[in-house]
Amino acid sequence: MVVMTDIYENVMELAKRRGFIWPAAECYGSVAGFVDYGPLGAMMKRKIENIWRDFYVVREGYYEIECPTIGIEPIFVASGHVKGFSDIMCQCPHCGEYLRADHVVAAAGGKWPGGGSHDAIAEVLRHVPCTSCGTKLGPVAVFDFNLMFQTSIGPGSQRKGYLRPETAQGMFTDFGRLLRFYRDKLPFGAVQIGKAFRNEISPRQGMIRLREFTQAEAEIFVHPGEKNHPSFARYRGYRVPLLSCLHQQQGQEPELIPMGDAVRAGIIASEYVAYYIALTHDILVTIGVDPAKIRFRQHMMDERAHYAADCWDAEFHSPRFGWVEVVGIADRTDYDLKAHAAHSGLSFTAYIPYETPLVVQRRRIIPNMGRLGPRFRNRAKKVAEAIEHGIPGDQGMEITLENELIHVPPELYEVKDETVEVRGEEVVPHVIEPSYGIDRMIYAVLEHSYTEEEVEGELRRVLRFPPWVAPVQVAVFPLMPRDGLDEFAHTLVDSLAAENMVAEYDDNGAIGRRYRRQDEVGTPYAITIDYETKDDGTVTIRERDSMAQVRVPIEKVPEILRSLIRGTLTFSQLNV
RNA sequence: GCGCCGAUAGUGUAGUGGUUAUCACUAGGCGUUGCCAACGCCUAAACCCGGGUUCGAAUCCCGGUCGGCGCACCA
Repeated sequence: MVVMTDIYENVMELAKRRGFIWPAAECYGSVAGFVDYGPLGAMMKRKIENIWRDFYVVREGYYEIECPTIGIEPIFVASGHVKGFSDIMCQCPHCGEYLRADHVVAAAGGKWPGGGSHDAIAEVLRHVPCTSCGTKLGPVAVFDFNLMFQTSIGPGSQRKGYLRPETAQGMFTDFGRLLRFYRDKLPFGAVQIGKAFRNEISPRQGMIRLREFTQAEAEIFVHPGEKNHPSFARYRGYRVPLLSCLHQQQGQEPELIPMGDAVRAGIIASEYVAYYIALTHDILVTIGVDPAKIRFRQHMMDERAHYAADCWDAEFHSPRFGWVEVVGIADRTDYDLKAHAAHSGLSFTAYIPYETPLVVQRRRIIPNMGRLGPRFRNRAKKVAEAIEHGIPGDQGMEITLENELIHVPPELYEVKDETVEVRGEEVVPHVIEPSYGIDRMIYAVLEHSYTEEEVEGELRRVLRFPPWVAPVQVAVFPLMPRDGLDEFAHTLVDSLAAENMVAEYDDNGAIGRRYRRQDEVGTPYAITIDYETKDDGTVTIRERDSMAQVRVPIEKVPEILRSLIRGTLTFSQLNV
């Protein structure tokens, strides 16, 4: 094994050179936080997204929706992003450093005028020192910095819009429609894969922190009292490296725990959260993230959003960046739906019928408006409301209205005792949210797939992608570009393409060089047409990882490759 | 965003205030080659952008952009 000096640089150099990832708009000098996916990168991204769809849409049955990337202001006022995503900042007039105003005040031991005006904040700031250069700030400009990109909709800036900072809000705002689509039954889920945007102050670390990135998010709406997943059995015994709050407090290493045990021991809050932790692990391993470099870290209470009942991050390990978050799995409770209900004035509830209707004795007090009106005039309505909630006695009832005690005689209302059947209740569902950063997943796969080894004194670089992730599935080489071998090769490429496989023809240079070119972009199999093909119609299939070869009849190649790429056949099985 | 450092073919690099900017790999073409970056010949390909100093700037200076590191930021 060759020593890899800096895997990040080697991987990114390869990714750039071979058409996976490019800096965006390079001819104009690029902008930090934006990348282009080149031909192979875009292909690979689609494959990873489709694997994600296989898990969430095909298997879980959570349909995919697609909402605009521009959202109007009320959405993000309700979601809290307009407030919570913005920081009040100031710039030190002495050293030019941009500072978070609240941090500066806190560092000086001052009192933060939370909710105060910018002027009030500036007044506090002028007496405290800069956290960067230590000079007393003096008069300083205070401004909001919002991580959301802002735009205006229509001419004349009539309506403020934001580029969505997450795809999740679409599933929340569509809740009512989705509920009807799923025929008013909990649980149900909806997913979305799409772009999200955050105007990071200083994005670095290549693909790890982007200003425009792709998210895959699922929102699963469940009954607040029923957080057992109907298919939990699938993952009950599935073991995942968990780093709980307790593990972190005690400085322990992650521990492989079966999901069933983790829920029973209370490490994970519910079966739902555990189920998606396991499913996430399943997805990450399927796309080619090294299972030895994955862990699930529970958010500590102080880093958790106040409404989150539980929250776990899937992290992968990179020698360059350490542990990097790729997926967040949270029980967001009813926070989002309640917020949208409050701001929109609509109801975000599901009606849950009881198995057996409840028979309830109910006493209703009906004010007699015909008598209340003339007696209380403009206060009649308020008196009526108070009566409805009052306690009637033999001599009428006492109510308090604007600090005034009022006696209401019994003839002003009627008391009705009735028996009612309550058939169900309106509940605000809780939301289980697994949220994936597709770009980070792609980086993890690139880095974990990348290997360098020495073969006969030469450096061999291989991207050991799983066959179902590789952008090119198979390469076809005529041993010599003549004698009809090239004809055989072209025909084979066509029949592979007819089977929906991306097959690349190459007759340029020595055969070994061609194998190496494909190794470098992770093509799992290569077919070579040689002179034996002309005699007996067989070709060789060469496996990327072992470099071993097996001879098979040419007409069986498409079928064999299909099985190899699906994973229903292994290369070693071909030997027998 | 601040500070320090850097930027030369697709990649990795050498080098200089003054002729045609070095080398290797890669890539393309031709020949050769009967399965793992072989060989020969040929070809293509670069001084990050803008301004300044200068007779002359890719080289020196200033600003910007991008990248690295440290700080700050990172729902």
